[in-house]
Amino acid sequence: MTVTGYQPQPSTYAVTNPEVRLRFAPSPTGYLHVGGARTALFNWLYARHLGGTFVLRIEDTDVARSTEESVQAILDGMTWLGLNWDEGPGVGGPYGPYFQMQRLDTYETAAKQLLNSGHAYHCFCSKEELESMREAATAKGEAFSYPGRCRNLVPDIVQKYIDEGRKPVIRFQVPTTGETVLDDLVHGPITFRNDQLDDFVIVKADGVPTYNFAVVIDDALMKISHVLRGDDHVSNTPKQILIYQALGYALPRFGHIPMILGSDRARLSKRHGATSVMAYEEAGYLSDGFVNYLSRLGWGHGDQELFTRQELIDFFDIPAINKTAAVFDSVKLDWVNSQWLKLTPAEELARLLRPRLLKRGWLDASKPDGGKSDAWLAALVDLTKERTKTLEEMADYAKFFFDVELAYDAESVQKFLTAETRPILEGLIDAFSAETDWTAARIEGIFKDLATKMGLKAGGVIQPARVALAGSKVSPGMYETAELMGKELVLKRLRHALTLI
RNA sequence: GCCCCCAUGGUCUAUCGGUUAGGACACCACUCUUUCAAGGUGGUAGGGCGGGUUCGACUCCCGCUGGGGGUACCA
Repeated sequence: MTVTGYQPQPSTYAVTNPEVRLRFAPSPTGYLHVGGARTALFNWLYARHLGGTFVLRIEDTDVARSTEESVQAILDGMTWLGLNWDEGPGVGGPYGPYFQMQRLDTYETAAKQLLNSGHAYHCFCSKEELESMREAATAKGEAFSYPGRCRNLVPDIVQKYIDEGRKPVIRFQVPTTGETVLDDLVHGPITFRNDQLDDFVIVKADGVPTYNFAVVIDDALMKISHVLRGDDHVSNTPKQILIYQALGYALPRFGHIPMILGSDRARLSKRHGATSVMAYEEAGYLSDGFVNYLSRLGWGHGDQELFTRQELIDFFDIPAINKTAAVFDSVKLDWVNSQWLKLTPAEELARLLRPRLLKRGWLDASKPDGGKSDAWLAALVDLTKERTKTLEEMADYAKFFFDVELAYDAESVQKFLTAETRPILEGLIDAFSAETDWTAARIEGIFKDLATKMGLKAGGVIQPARVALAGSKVSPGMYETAELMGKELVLKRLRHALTLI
């Protein structure tokens, strides 16, 4: 599997601590999801915090489910999040290749070593046999574990079976006594009895290594110093430690971070809404905002809620990682994102908003700038960013600033576009038509003069105008709104409003 | 079933034996106001239960309960 479309972004983070190496090792069986993104983020943050190296490795040993599109989707997600990698797809590195399916010879060598040292053995039990044994055990209410039937096959028999064309798996021979201790960075020591562990498969019948095997070989050979991964891997870790020991590899430090749950406290899944990171990009969340929110799931720094990337890097530390699973709260995400909408320069937001407006057909596609300058868009952003939570909301909200057909809110029309307000709209049309200095200040003057003349409060004039211009009772400040809409569109809308009365 | 992890308001969290248990989101009220927001002020709401240890437990220990994870030739 290779990547074609990815343009690597050079890391701007200097490696000052070469001993520190962290990695994110997703399996390309789907898009980058929220949980994976948080794991990637924590690894990235810790690597950057320590001045270490961040490695991206693709674990594509599930041949049936892995796809190139998924690889690309993961790289896209990582790139959007700004989690650049120092080694991995597109950038290479001294310990490559970084796709497991390109490292099969490495695993084969390690498997042979284990076979020779008596730590592993060939197993000829078929999947079907195992399955029926498992079912029988379950039916009797007993726990199934591999009985070790092939453990003591003599070499001659093994050779005979292989010569017959039977395809064995290779199992790791787990010690039947003693215990294996995982000294976890976030949980502290966790002890597992070895006799609770099955003789698990390390190489499948097709010669492809299983996760528990490949991950150890790669982490060891890639000199990974810290393995930060989800809590769901805790029970895999003793198996992996046993492999490290059998191969004589030094152990990395393990840290298991809490899982992210849905609102019902079940593992986050599709039915909880979007789980793909890129779906959040599409929905108009800011990379900074999303990363900020993700960082606070299972980690905290005092009372602080908002963090820049640099602050995250500076403050991130293992002791501050929580042990408890966190519920993904899209409402809080919205708040964090709305804060980032305010923190992000308008020019930057304008750049991100432009394609969304273009997609809606609200920009003039025949003109290179869509008929709206960057400055105009930045001004639009300034008027809307405190009223919306995402870029998509902002784009939708801004519709009436464009010369497109509006869906007028019936209730607003009924209340504010009436025979009584007709003179107001007409007065506005007259005054605006004569106005050559189209500024918010002048527009305010016109509104105030008209209100005085008609014996109304400013609001009495503004609300009908708002409905006429925006199509509803809701808009940013009337004067700034009218200014940004431009005289031509304002007059057009006012005249159209007269027809709605 | 067995193994493992976890336990502060609805949610994210602070606290690392002595606090009126702090902050944030959400919610409610008030305020500001040309609408809507944003902002400001105030408020509702929390240590699962039972035992210990201690002068003193949210904090340490044990049990229970509850939640989560694992138990694949998936990762």
